[in-house]
Amino acid sequence: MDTNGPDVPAFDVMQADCPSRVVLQRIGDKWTPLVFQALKDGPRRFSQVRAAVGQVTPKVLTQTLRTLERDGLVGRRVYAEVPPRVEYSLTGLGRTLLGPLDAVRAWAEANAGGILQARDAYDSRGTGDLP
Amino acid sequence: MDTNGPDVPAFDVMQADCPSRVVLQRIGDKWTPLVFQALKDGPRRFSQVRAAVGQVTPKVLTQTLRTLERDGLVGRRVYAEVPPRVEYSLTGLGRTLLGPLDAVRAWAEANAGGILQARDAYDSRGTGDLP
DNA sequence: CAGCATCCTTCCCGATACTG
DNA sequence: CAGTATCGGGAAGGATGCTG
Repeated sequence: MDTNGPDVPAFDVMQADCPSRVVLQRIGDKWTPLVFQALKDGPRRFSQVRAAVGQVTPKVLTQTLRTLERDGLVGRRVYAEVPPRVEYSLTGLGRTLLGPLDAVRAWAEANAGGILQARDAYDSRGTGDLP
Repeated sequence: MDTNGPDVPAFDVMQADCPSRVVLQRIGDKWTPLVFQALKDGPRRFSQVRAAVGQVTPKVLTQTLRTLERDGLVGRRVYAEVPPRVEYSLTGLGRTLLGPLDAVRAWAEANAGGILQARDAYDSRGTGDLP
């Protein structure tokens, strides 16, 4: 029998219009991976996230968090206090992305040096040694 | 003794100017992950890569491949033939990125549906149920 | 504190046409 | 076949100022 029905579309990144590509877009977003790092140990307030990821403007950080919230990766909790407090946290879905994300992060940190060297080598080819 | 000297900078993605961030940029590039998929089974010609990744213009594909070549992730081999033949392949460094990349790809394909659902839920909140 | 509004710049990417 | 040259649009991201 057919256990996966017609409503399990079998996403394929190689297909131009495949929704799975949005994930790559997210990861490529300038601040998304940093936000995940900031939230990986539990809920954090807006300002805490901001402090953790560096000098991102409030506008852009809000955009980033809203997008992640819409995608179901980040939860947003507002406390009716004054001064206002808003906490962000990874959802269950969001936490499952931590693994792949960390693999990429680890690779990046381990191999950034190699990339830099490759660039130097590439850029020095064809520079200066021809009359 | 100190096996890793002071010239192993211990890259950290959380640092604003850290070179490891370029890796995230690459993955976020529209065509880079697709190029990796196209090259994962061995060398491919320019036209083969182009056919595999979909409708990318020659200019953009060249840009992408040049960047990857400069970063030491992709090799480029020109054969002195007519008509000309150029083959691209992953370097050793490039192949080590296949793992992390595939983790992300697998997650994306597995969870694109969940993201789509989350979006529907998010977008339908606050639409239609208020007078 | 946690945003929103507005303006502006930069960069990615695509369409089209041409070449060794 | 495998590119290069040129033009242009649109989206991401940043600067600044204001608000519940």
